[in-house]
Amino acid sequence: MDDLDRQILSILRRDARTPYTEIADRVGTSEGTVRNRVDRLTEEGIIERFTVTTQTGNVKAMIEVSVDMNVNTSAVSERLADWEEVDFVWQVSGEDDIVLVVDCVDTQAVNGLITRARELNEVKGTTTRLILDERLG
Amino acid sequence: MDDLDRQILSILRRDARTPYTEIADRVGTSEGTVRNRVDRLTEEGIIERFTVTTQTGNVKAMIEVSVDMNVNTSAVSERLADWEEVDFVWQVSGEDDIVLVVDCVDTQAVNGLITRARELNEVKGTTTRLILDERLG
DNA sequence: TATGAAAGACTAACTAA
DNA sequence: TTAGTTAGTCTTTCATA
Repeated sequence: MDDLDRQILSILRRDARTPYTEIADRVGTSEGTVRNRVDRLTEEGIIERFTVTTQTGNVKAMIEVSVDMNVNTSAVSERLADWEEVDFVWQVSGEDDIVLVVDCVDTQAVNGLITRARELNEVKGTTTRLILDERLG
Repeated sequence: MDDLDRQILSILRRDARTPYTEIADRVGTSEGTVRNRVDRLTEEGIIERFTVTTQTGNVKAMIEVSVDMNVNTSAVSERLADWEEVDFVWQVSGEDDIVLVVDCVDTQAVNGLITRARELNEVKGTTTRLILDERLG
């Protein structure tokens, strides 16, 4: 991870469709170098995924899920990540154990997810915050 | 936004580099239709951005920032979004007003961000949670 | 929806450090 | 041995009908 990698990543974060040739021009190297480095960054897992950020619905929310002690948090996370409408599942330090970031068509759909989460045996409770505005870094 | 749109988005979310021809095959339509729809979704703002998710450092964290009443939260958010290492800035409902999602090389760098946030006049306080594990939906 | 032209990405052979 | 370059080829995208 050197400065060239960081420059490439910063361009890809803004627009992952930027052609290698254009990235190469902007950072002052060749197309092949950019490609090799993107490949390497992907293999190393520094680039996790090429994706799209969406606003499919009108409501995004953070759902904080607290789980019982002695529960396999990773297993629960994995199941939650499979749910439609879930963008991220984070295991976090602090009071609650899991944070879901979701993107739903409406508040009712958010509510559906919360209900589903609460129905899991491992889940003690949830706290939800609506994301009123999002800015990408 | 119909079911075909949703299928296309779900493929792009997993891998935004999937060729239109392959998407077309998988959803049972033509390349041109996929292209037109992706264009439309992008114009409508449903696709916000083609991007990469990264793990540039070892530490991701959620920094919850509470701001003073009577503060222009949007203006603060905008400034925070410009900081290096910041992936998302959310204005949220609930107790704290802004949530930063950051990706840093180490805990010290996280700490640097927290310090910087606390130095802003508008900021009353912060709470930080380390993201110990992330799964993409 | 089909087709050809243009743009972009990939392969592989080569060079330099 | 590793990183970078380049030319040629193949794939994808895009515009047009």
